[in-house]
Amino acid sequence: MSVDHVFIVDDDEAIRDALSWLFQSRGVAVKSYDSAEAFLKEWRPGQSGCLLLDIRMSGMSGLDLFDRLRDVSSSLPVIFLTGHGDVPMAVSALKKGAMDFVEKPFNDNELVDRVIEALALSAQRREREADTADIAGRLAALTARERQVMDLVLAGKLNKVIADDLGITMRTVEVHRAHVFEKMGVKTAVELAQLLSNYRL
Amino acid sequence: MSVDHVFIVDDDEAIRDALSWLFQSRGVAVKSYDSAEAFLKEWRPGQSGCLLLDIRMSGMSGLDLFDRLRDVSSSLPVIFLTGHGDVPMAVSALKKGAMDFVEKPFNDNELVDRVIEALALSAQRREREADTADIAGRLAALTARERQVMDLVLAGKLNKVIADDLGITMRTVEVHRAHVFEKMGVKTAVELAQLLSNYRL
DNA sequence: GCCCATTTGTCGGATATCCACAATAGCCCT
DNA sequence: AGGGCTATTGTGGATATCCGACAAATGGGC
Repeated sequence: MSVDHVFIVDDDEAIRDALSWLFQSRGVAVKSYDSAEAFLKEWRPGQSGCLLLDIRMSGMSGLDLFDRLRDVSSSLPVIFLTGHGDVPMAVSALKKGAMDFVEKPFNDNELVDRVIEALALSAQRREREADTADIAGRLAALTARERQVMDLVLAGKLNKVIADDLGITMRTVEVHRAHVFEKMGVKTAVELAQLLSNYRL
Repeated sequence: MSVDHVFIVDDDEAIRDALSWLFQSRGVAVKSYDSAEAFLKEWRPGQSGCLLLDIRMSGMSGLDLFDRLRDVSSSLPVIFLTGHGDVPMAVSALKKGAMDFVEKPFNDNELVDRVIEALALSAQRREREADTADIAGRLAALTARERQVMDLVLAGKLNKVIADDLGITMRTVEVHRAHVFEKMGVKTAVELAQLLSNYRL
C-alpha cells in the first residue's frame, strides 16, 4: 500500500531541507521538488497526500501550479507557504479551495498539525472518489434501456407506469429492473436509492 | 415578502454612509449599525441577507460578532471589511466560514458583486433550511415505533424481516409503515429515501 | 372517560418477484 | 456465412409482498 506523501515544492533548498527534516522526524514521508515543473513531471492524478507549495518561485508560480491542478480536477489538499504574501493573495487562494495559507516563518508544530489534517482529508477524499468511481463504473455497465428504467424506478414509479411511459410491456420492465439491480449490486429499489444518493453529487 | 438586506456594521459613520449610499444606489436595501452590540440587539436568526462587517471596532470586534453568529448557527453570509488586516487574520476568518475578506479601500463594483453573490447564497440557504426544517418537523411527528420501522424500511428490509427484528406481527409493521408514509407525505419507500437523502445531512 | 399509541386480526385486490420457455435483432469473431 | 453473445422483447403462471378498509384490544396520559 502506498504511503501518503507530503509533496514539498519550493525553489529554496534550505527550506526544502528544513521541511524534509521536520516531516521525516515526525514519521511523515516526504518528496521534494525544486520547481512546479519538476512536480508536474512526476505527479499523477489520483495520488493522495498533501502539497506544501511555495508561492514565489522562478518559472511557474505556486498559484499557477495550483490552478493547473484544479484544471485536472485534482483533489490534492494544498497548503501555501509564502514569505511575502498579502491579504488579497491569501483570500484568493483560500476561496479557490486551498486548505491553508501560511506565512514564513511558520510554527513547526502548527504546520505539522495542518499537514496531518490535510493527509486525513486527502485519504478521505480518495476513498470517497474510489466509491464514486465504483458506482460510476456500475452505472456505465447499464444499457441505455436499463438506465431509463432505473431513472423511472428512482422516481418512485410503479412498473406498470414505467411500462406505459416507455411504451413496452410490464414484463420487459421487470427484466430490465432485475438487470439493473443485479449490475448495481442491490436487492431492492430502496437500496439503490440510498446507494446513488450518497454518490451522485 | 421581506427583502434581503445588507447589514452594515461599522463604527465609522463615514464608512456607513458611503456604503449605504453605494448599495442604495444599486437598489439593494441597507440597514446600518454603529456597533456589533447594536446589530445583535435587532438581529433575529432566520433573517437572510448579507453582513458587511468591520473588524476593528470599539467594544465587540467583528471577529467576536462573527463567532457569536456561528454559535447561534446563523447561515448569514459574512463579508469582512478591514483597514489593517493581516494574512493570519484573513486566513482564520475564511477558514471559519466567512464569505470574503476585503481590505479598505475597496473597489465599489467588486464589493457590490460579492454582496449580490452573497445575497443569492443566503436566499438559497434560507430555502434549503426551510426545506430541512419542514422535513425535521415531519420526522418529529413520528412516534418512536414509527421511526424504528422507517429506519428499517430505509435499510431496504422487507416487512416480514422488520416484523422479525422488532418481534411484532407483519400486519403491525404495515400499519406503522403506512403511518410513516402518510406523515412524511410520500407514497412509496423510494420517494421516502429520496426525500431524506437530500436533507438528512 | 376520552384520546392516542401500539398492537393484532381478516379479507381482498393490486403489485412485485421469480422462473421457465422463447423469439428477434445486432454485434463480434472466426 | 455461420456461430456465439448480448440486448431487447414477449407469454404464462406461481408465489410473495404491499395496501386499504373495517374492526378491536391494551395501556398511558390528560
